[in-house]
Amino acid sequence: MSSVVAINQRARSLEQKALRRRAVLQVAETYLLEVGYEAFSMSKLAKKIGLAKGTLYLYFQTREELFLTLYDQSLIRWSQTFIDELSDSMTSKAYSQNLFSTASADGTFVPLLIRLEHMIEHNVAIPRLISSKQVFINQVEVLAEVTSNSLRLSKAQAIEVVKTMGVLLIGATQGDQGPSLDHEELPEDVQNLIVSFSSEPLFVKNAVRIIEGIRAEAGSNI
Amino acid sequence: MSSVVAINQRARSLEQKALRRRAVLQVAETYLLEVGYEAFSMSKLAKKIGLAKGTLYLYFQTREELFLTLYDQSLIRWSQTFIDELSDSMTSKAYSQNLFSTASADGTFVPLLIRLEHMIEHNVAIPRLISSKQVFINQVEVLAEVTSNSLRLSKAQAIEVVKTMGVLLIGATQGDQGPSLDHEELPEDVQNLIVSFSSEPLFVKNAVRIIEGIRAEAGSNI
DNA sequence: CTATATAGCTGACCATCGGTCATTTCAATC
DNA sequence: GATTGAAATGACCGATGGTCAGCTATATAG
Repeated sequence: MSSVVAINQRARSLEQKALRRRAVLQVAETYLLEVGYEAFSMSKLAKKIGLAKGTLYLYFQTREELFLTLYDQSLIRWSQTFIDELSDSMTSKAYSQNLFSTASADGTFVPLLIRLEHMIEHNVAIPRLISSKQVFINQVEVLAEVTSNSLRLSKAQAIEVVKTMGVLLIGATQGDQGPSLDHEELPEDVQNLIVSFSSEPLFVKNAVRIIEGIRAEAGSNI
Repeated sequence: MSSVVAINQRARSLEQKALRRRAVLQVAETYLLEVGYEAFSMSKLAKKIGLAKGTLYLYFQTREELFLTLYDQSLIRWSQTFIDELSDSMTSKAYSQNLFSTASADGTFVPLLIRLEHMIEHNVAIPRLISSKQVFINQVEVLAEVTSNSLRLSKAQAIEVVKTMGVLLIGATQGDQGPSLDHEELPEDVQNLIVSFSSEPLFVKNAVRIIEGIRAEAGSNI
């Protein structure tokens, strides 16, 4: 009656199946970290786990549903670590730096976030998509609560901040997603361009501008 | 000696080859508009043009290089229409609305922009990538010039504005890229979420905050 | 006007992908 | 031990992007 499922044993009970599903996700996340989104293949994932490809599709309807699940997990995980680092009455700069560094530190969160809408959400069944959105709504709520304390903003303002930070994070980290040009010989102007799109300062500077903008918009919220 | 290349004729001169390349791009852009990035197939594009697939690869090294070329074109095209709509001494809101509406109106620009770094730039030869970056640098320069007049900002501030608008555009339009849920039965909270991420106001509000933030940062630019 | 050489063009071919499903096999129950 | 139902399998399918030896149109030479 053990709940452990050895790799060659079948998962029969609901509990064992949940366990196997989690094991798949765990290997998938490691593998994703290794090779990145584009090179991620279901066949290779199956081999890595020691299951047949078809078996993966018993646990996830599509490749994208697997990614969506990893995204939901990573959102919750990042959200928690971010909150843990927050304190009451922070400057908007410290808040933003915190947000950026915790998000970057999670190797799964940002890469999946930036592919969410135009890749992952296509090819996922609508009910699954809805449940993911509800996870998101819930996290916004949780984050807004602490943000409100941390930045001394009204709840409505804090919600606005949280939603906008997501948008900015997607835009600002875009530059980190290009091919590595570290050891390439680049003309000086291109070098300078890359430096000027360095994601951390880009995010922080604009996050501060936005937060202070929201703060300045006093009572009326339009 | 006509420079027209009928579809069953061979392009021999440099001029004819350039013409054929342009013809391929033109059909590709229409096709991209029809089916979107993910469904775009090189085989089907070849059929649409009336060429063999292999021939496409004489004109573009990879699928992504074709997309990069379309992106460069669309950036220049959008940039021009945006500039044409600008006037001296605009409010930051009018400026932002203008930027958003012209960018959205170009069906190619935004979809390629948001896929630039994590899809298109991979699988393109480095020298081609560099030339694309230089097109970008050039457009930033041109845009900064008119932005400086239009928003009454210093040149350095205008450059900052232009670069940041790109980042914000990527983030704000993300929500338009999800699957169409128009005719789906969605719970109220999810409905509200989608409305609250409506891209136009999301962009304009934050663009204004950022522009005013930059304006307020007086002389010192850090 | 014909022969030759060049190079634009072709499409069968390749590896690989995500996804399916008839079949096999294991383990809980009788 | 026999039965049975569901978990697991992997050959198979229709695609994809990309290649390349061979074909053929055409500019030029004789």
